[in-house]
Amino acid sequence: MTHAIQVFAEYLNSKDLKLTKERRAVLQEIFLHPGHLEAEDLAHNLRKKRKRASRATIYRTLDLLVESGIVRKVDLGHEHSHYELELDNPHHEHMICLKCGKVLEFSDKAIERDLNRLCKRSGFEPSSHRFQIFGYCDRCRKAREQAV
Amino acid sequence: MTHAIQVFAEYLNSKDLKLTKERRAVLQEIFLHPGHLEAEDLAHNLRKKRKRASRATIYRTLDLLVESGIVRKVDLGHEHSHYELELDNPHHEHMICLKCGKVLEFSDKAIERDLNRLCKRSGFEPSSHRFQIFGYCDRCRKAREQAV
DNA sequence: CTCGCTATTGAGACTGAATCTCATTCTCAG
DNA sequence: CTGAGAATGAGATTCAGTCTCAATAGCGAG
Repeated sequence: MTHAIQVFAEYLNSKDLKLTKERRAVLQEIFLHPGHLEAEDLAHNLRKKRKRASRATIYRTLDLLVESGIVRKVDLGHEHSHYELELDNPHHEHMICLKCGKVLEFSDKAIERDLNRLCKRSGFEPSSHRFQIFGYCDRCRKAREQAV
Repeated sequence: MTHAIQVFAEYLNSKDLKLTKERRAVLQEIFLHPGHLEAEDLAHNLRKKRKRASRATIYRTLDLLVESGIVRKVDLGHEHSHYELELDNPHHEHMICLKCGKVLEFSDKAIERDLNRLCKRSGFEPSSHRFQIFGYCDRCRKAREQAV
């Protein structure tokens, strides 16, 4: 957390931007709820603590956090974006449970190798990728099997 | 095309729905522009031919086409959905050029195997997945390299 | 401390994709 | 031909996200 604030402060400074109380509050809130959170939740949580920040500010701050490499924007197949910490959290893919919404993270060297091989074959220069698997987590799968 | 209309008619029939001229026009238009099209383009193309269909009808028809397995809804990283033919077009992944928007399709047995192995390991039962690689296609990559 | 410059904020308007409402129109089996 | 249910289109609505702009805050210079 302290590290993140430092990184953020440095990034802002390098752009002649300021670490305001709103920006600090957003970052703090992200650390309090690790996992995959959405902008609207952030707004709601901050409001509960009397640390209001307008939607505009929250989205603007999230953009800054993404630019500074502290937070990653992820697509979990919903209509809106989710955000997860990027610091000390290497790139990975997601398995998303269609029943309970649980998100499992995974990463795999073999897949990365395949990806590079395929790109090379097509002369495509990859710069980012995302991979999502939708299905049923262990718990929900068992519940379904019992129901049958 | 004839095959697709037949499949669609059968699907509609099984649900006590009708193959109207609007629905037929949408399907026809999809065949005229193979590739990855968006709802708004469809509307625009139909309008040019005096075969107007309201947005509501287009979206409703696309849903029906997806349900009947004729069309597939795909995510190419834009804010809106794209659609591609599913008949005679097996599942595949997409490489999307960030410069020109070109979409390359690929599929790979090895990735599918890895996917299943990873799911098994987590007790996750996969039902669908998607994999997108963003980067630069051959042509745009070369243009970039020259520019440097 | 004051001035002045730039960055910041929040309220609310706006956008774009997609969905919904509902009155009107169409379809087709009987 | 008729009526019930399906289909349609115009426009309202939703929802995430962005933009505008007037008011405010922060800060260095004098």
